[in-house]
Amino acid sequence: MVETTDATRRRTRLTRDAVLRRAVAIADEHGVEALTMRRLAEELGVEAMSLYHHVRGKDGILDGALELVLDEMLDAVSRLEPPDLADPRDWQPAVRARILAARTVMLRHRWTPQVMEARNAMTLSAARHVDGIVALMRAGGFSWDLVHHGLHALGSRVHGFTQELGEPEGGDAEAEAVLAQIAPHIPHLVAMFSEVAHDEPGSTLGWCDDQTEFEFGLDLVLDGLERLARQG
Amino acid sequence: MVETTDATRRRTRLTRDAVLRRAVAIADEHGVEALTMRRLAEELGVEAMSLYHHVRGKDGILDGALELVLDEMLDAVSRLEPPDLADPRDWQPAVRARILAARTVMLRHRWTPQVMEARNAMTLSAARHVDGIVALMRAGGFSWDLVHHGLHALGSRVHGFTQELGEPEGGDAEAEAVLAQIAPHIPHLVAMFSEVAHDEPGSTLGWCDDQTEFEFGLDLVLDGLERLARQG
DNA sequence: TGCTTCTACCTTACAACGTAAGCCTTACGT
DNA sequence: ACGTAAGGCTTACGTTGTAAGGTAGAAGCA
Repeated sequence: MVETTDATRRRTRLTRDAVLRRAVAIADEHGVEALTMRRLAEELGVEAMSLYHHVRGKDGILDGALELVLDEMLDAVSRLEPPDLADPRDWQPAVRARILAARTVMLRHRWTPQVMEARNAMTLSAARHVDGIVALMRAGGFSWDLVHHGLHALGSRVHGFTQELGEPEGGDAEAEAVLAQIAPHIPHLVAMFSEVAHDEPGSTLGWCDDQTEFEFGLDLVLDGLERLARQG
Repeated sequence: MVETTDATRRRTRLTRDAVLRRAVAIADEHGVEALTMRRLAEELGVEAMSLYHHVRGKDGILDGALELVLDEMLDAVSRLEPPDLADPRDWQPAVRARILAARTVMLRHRWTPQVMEARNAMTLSAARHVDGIVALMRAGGFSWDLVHHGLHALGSRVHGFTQELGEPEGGDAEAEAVLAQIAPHIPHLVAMFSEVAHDEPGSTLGWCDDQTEFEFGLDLVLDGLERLARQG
């Protein structure tokens, strides 16, 4: 019993940052519902209650994990080369680039929309990200009022996502049966499906390209704002 | 002990519909996190496990409650007087009216966004609602492709909501302290706040009118779609 | 009629969750 | 050297969803 030192000092000390990083990793890989105190502790080689020395509780972990993602977003956005803004219209591609950069981060952490809705966190990084967009809008000649409305119009798009319609997703057999059941009641949707589908190579259903659709909606909003900014 | 008949037959038989209605009521009044099997059962004067004879489980209750709300939405939309659509541009006010009608329903059940995101349900009523919007877009001269992109651009707005930014909400003292902390890092946002705020009568923070902002964003998207439809 | 089967309730029990309370060891300041 | 605090562990509790099985009465059938 002399080697206690070696046996007890089993790993490096736990830190708030390590806890949150692991939390993000778990949510990324197994979904946010798999993120439990016990599992998180276990993956860190520790008991659940030990986490409470570094974090306010489950809510604190959710907030902290979200904060990490938002930091990552701000970081990705900050790496973009600064726009020159010679023309007032240059605000638009600049904002577009920032939002798409934020989106690439969000795509690595698909649980963020869900969590952001449940707890509405106000983070420094998130605020700074929005602040940068506000600055660009101002440089584009927006009135403060238009900036304000514009932010609301963008909504969650500033963070790289939009509430997706629950369109049929995977080739679930049961879901397809349900669709067949209700198809008679939604003739226009069915027409759209059959019309747009056969342009694509793939299957009947998984034909919505998220990125394309996101950019389409984003540009629609940005174009509308640009028009309003120009006409005063 | 002869009056067993009267004492045992304590209420009308339980039904799936009654269960779901009560579920909606609880979520409306106390938030979706207060909706537990035991509480729901208790309010129905019954034991928790009895609910399983009428409903697939907690998930089934969530889905069912959501379905009830979506039915209500379709109902509200259907009550609108049908548009005449003399001019192709008439699609726009018609779609606008439908979406705002859906929104009034959603405002009575504020938990729906959260639940719709967690479980992405595909409901007949939801599909029919969207189907009606598709029909109007077609009447407005939309190509199928534009209809499709347009639906994605509208996103959750078709159901009367948008992912809200976590802007500072109630006059929470702690939140205000946090804001003061980070204010130096977000000069443009602070400027916007101070600029737009003093037009309003109320406090410094609660100055975003949800309905106004929702309609602004909605019209931005609709105007953009209208322009695209006209130019082919 | 009597027997069976089904339905809609109840009872009990369990595993998993977040977390309150408290103990034990280690490290460090004085 | 000793107090003290940090950071780990153990135990335990209340709440959650739900699996398993019991039971009384209605319904079907002989």
